[in-house]
Amino acid sequence: MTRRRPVASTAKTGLRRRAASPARAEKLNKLTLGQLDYHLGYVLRRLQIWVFQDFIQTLATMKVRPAQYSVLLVIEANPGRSQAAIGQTLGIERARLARLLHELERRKWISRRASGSDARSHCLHLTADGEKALVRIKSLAAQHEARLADHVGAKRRTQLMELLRDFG
Amino acid sequence: MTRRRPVASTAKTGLRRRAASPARAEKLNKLTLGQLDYHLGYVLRRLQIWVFQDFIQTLATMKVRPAQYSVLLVIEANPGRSQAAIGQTLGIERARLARLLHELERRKWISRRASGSDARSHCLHLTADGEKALVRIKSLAAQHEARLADHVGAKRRTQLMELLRDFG
DNA sequence: GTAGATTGTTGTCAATGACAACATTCTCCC
DNA sequence: GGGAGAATGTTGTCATTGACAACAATCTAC
Repeated sequence: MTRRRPVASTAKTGLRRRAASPARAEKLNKLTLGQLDYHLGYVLRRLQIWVFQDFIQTLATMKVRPAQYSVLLVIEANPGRSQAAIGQTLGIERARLARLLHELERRKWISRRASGSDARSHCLHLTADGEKALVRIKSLAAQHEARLADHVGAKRRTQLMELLRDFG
Repeated sequence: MTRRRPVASTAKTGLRRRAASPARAEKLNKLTLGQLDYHLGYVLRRLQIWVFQDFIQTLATMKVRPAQYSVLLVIEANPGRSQAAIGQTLGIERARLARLLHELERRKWISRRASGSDARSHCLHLTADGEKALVRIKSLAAQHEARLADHVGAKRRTQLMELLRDFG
């Protein structure tokens, strides 16, 4: 459907919106959020989007996504565990984790050894390459975390961590 | 690629994992998050996922998604504004907002009137149906918010709101 | 030893975010 | 008055993500 709309009489009124120079427009168009900023979920999500975007951008050189990073850290902290255990810990669904690990294996950052105790499951480990890569990745992640602290304020960041860490 | 893996000697060791009764398994498989819970982004995201899932489930009867809800609230609080203004306020991209509004219009919850001052843009308003629906929607959203307060604790919820509201 | 659960894999679908292209219209500047 | 360039809304496409179903292999429980 193409746009067909009556021609507006442009000289109708003097209340025309102001000139839209690129910087000016942003300010003039700011609207009220209404009841939205009484919803914790909304403000939570806005910050979370900021965090993810900065994280993705910061780790773009290593081409590591947040989910991949979390998996690498959990494997490092719990070597030899199964996909089911990792997925359960991180809340990542089986199917998605299988594909995610396939990619990490393709990059030779992790290995899947056969488990001696359960022939269905794989034991996950970081490879030497994976450990080396993770050093650089952690360094970038630290840069991101510093930028985040700068964005929200160091004190506020600490308070948020304390409030959020231990109730899941 | 199908699975082909060496047959495991099942009697190899006594260290076999315990029986996996559905409740038991969840506890036994809990792993360490490693350095992950020093990342604000991670704990933030976990809570945000909880919030969204509860929201979506609570508003399933009205078939309203979080983004749709936010748009309805902002239109209510700022009637007659353009799509560009709404999108800018909520951080929703032009293309996505156009399709989202198309759906809300199909349900007769919003109307797009031609703007007298700018023939390119539409003035967005809630319809009578939209306002009626929004009453029910807000009631469900309040239920969700109460459940959220119960989940994180009323005091913690307040503290989080204060920390998150005013720095974007 | 069999019934039912678990593990990992693949396929598919819907929602989302991002980007490009486009017609229409506006603003700016000469 | 008349472009040049920007803004608005629309559509198309692509990649990512989450969710679910089906499947073979294997394990647990009885």
